[in-house]
Amino acid sequence: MSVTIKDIAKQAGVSYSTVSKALRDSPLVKSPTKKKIIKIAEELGYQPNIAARSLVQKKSYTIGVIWPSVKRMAPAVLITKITDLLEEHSYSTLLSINKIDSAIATFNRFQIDAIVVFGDNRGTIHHSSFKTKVPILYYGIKEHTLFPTIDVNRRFAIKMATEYLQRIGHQRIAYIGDLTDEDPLQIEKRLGYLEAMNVNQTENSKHFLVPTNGLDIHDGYQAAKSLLSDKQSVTAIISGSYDLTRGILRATTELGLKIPSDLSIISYDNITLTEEFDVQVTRVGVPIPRIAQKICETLLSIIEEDEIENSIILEPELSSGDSCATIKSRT
Amino acid sequence: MSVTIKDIAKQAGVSYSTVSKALRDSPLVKSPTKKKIIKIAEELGYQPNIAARSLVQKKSYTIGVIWPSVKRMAPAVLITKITDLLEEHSYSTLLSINKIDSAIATFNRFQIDAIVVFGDNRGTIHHSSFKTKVPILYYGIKEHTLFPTIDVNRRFAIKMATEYLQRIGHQRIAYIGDLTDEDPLQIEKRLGYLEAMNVNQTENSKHFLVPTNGLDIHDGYQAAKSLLSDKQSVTAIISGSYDLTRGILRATTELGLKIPSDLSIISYDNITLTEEFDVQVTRVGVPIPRIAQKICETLLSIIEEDEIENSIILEPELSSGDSCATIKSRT
DNA sequence: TTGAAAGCGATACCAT
DNA sequence: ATGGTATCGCTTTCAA
Repeated sequence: MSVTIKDIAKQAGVSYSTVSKALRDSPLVKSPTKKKIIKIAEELGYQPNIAARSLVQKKSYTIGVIWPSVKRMAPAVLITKITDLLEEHSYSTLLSINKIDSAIATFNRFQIDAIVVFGDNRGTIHHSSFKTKVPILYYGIKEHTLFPTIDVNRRFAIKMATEYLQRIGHQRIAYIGDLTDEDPLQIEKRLGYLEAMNVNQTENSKHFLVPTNGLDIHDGYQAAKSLLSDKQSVTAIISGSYDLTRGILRATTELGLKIPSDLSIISYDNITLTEEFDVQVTRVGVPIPRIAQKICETLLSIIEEDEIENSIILEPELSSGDSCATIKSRT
Repeated sequence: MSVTIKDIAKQAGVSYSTVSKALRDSPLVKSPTKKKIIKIAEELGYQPNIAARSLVQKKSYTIGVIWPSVKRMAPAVLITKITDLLEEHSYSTLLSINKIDSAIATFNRFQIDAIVVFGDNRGTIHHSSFKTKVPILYYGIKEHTLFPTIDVNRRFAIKMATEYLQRIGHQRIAYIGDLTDEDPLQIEKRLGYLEAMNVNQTENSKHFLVPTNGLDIHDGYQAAKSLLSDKQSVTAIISGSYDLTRGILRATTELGLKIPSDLSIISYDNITLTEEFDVQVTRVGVPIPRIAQKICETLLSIIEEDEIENSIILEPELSSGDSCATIKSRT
């Protein structure tokens, strides 16, 4: 049997309602009393019972994160960040990797205050799944008008990268990425590339869309290998993901290419990982901390029942790095 | 405001204690009454309030899974499986990817019934972290005598694979895997290989320990590429992980090697994924369903306060596949 | 400033 | 077979 406020009250010689107030740092309790109570609570290893609290408050101070597509580890970093931020606002985070329906059911029973869904982006989610009164925030491409969505502007990210390379003199720019039409995320990125290439068309410019079989390191390696052994050499590569970039770099190393003197590289990732490349690669995308920050803010607003925008798009930025050189520095 | 048993009671014209019984399918309620109540509950979209229930029962029917090392997606499949099995026993599962200490703190406040920790296997966990009365089950290499552990016998798995290859005539058998001394899991596997190779030593046999830089597909690809282009060719390869195997197969395809006529392959994985190889690869390890099953059983026993073994080691098995051939079939 | 008491939603025991 | 009621741990009025 664990320690309750009554045990503390007995020890401290006060009523248990005083203990409750003291522990919640209420101004209605005198400082010395408060201190005494907090000390005893610590000694006894008191842990508040969330069940009891949420029963009376009708709030659990907990938000649920649904992440059904664990396969891609991309969001892991983001989720960790979100957890940290919410903790600063004294909210707990619960995670579920179940299907959305069953996850929502579980969360419902725990009287969760709000839910964040990490969109799957392949295949649709049935509207019927979202039978709940708990507010939901969706992270991913907007598919429903039912609840607010946060997403990042992938198309503009890649466009931005392409235009940057053009600005520093590149004309033969390749895009390495998943070119199948299954994943809307990947389609967006490709479109960003094409838009920039078509607008700033010159006689020398040509599209180099290099397809991969997936988004693994090895896919980037193979794509780069085949692209770079081709005679019509490119002067710059835009990579569709962090992992692809890692593969591309392995390929360039193997081929003895120097970055950025032989080849410029920009990597897409709003999913920066701690691991380091050999060179500090120039990246484009929305930084994780900003996404996390926005998600938390929105979440808290939703809980407070403030008005929030129904669709929030975060705009990317180009990070500094040393994997890009102006075309003049080359022959 | 959500629906409570009192609302149902009013609608049905019975007392709310009867509703409670009916909803829990108690034999103390007559069938027609029960049916009526259940029907009304459904119509009203009743969701039981876990907080209230666990408050009185001192049980939450929820188990917490701590998985701090999200980086490796290996356990994802296992966790999903465990979740499913527990659901069959009407237990919910909550997941945390936070550090163990903070995860335990959260779980504690939710009055969770038991915790499973997925061991990190790199670096130690501080004993002090485990300040909790909630029973803990540890999955990974045993480091503590404080709480029960479940693990798989990796060493014997690889030994088994090696001996099998020897039995069907192979002498030049390579092991491709992470050969650094950081990860105890990987060390175990290597030892299994060495044990078998040393015991069944012949004049022709020789160790082929091929190191990789990690456990990604590309690592397997590179290792296989360098091994197989060597003149002292091997007749069989044992792969240290599923992803390595995928890379090895890409390498053999590229080199035009036929499996199993040119080369036999056995892959270690207790982490079988749904994705298919080109060939049906022979695998060794403890099948995921068996691990999940054992973890759930043990968990439920712990909750029932039954006596359980302090250390459970699951023994591997060799799956059938068509990536191995006897050495006689080759020149 | 502190204490007493009501009540959150569900369960379980004791009466009918 | 059904109803009444105490109870779980805590927050929150309302009194003192």
